[in-house]
Amino acid sequence: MTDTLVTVFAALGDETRWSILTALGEGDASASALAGRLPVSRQAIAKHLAVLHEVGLVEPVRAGREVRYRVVGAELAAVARRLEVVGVAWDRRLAAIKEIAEGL
Amino acid sequence: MTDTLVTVFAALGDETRWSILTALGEGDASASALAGRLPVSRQAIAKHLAVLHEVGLVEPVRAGREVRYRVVGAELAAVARRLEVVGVAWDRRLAAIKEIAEGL
DNA sequence: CGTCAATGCAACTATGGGGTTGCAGTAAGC
DNA sequence: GCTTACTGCAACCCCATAGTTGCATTGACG
Repeated sequence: MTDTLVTVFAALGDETRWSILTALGEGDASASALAGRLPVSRQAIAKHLAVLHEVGLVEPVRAGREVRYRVVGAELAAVARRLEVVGVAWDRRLAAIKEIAEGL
Repeated sequence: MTDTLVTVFAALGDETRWSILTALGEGDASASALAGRLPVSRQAIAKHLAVLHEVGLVEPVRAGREVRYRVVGAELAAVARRLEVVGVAWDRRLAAIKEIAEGL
């Protein structure tokens, strides 16, 4: 269960990839276009896009000779939901311990 | 805004750290105790705990001569909420584009 | 006080991955 | 058809970091 989750987090744990994601958040773009406004080479961006695509955070769309990428917000929301479940479970355990400690 | 978020994801993007977090999810434990049931050395776990502590996912509690760690579910939930906001925003943009494309 | 078990600190290794450059392939447009 | 611009692949560099071992330190407890 958590194996895909970890890879998604690993994908999100990089500044450059967040730059790419937020840039795509303002509109679809190709690797070359992104290379124009980010301080890294096109190939570096292409690698990042491949990583993001593998975890489902981004989707390639062929448009003629260029490949535009679209950000997939639904995937982020899904991850968020799974995260919240885990976090709440941990806090519930803490709350339970607290009650026991207070002799309730 | 996203700078802390990225570091949290970087912290979560590691299998061993997830093992530690899930182990702590079942009950507080010290670095030595965790080293007992995980296939890595105590020092490696200590480093991971330091990382997790820096991003607020875990909290040290001195208990005599040992230091037990408690997982902080609230932090995870907070991250989840921030994530969901971003994801929903991206999807709203997509929905808006779709409406425009459909000439609505 | 002496022993034992736990933590903390430091040096070291090595693998992964972010970044680069270079070149080949491929599709638009004149 | 030729040129141009974008993508794809491959080899390479380098730094961050996950992991190790070794030793010093500190607090419990008989």
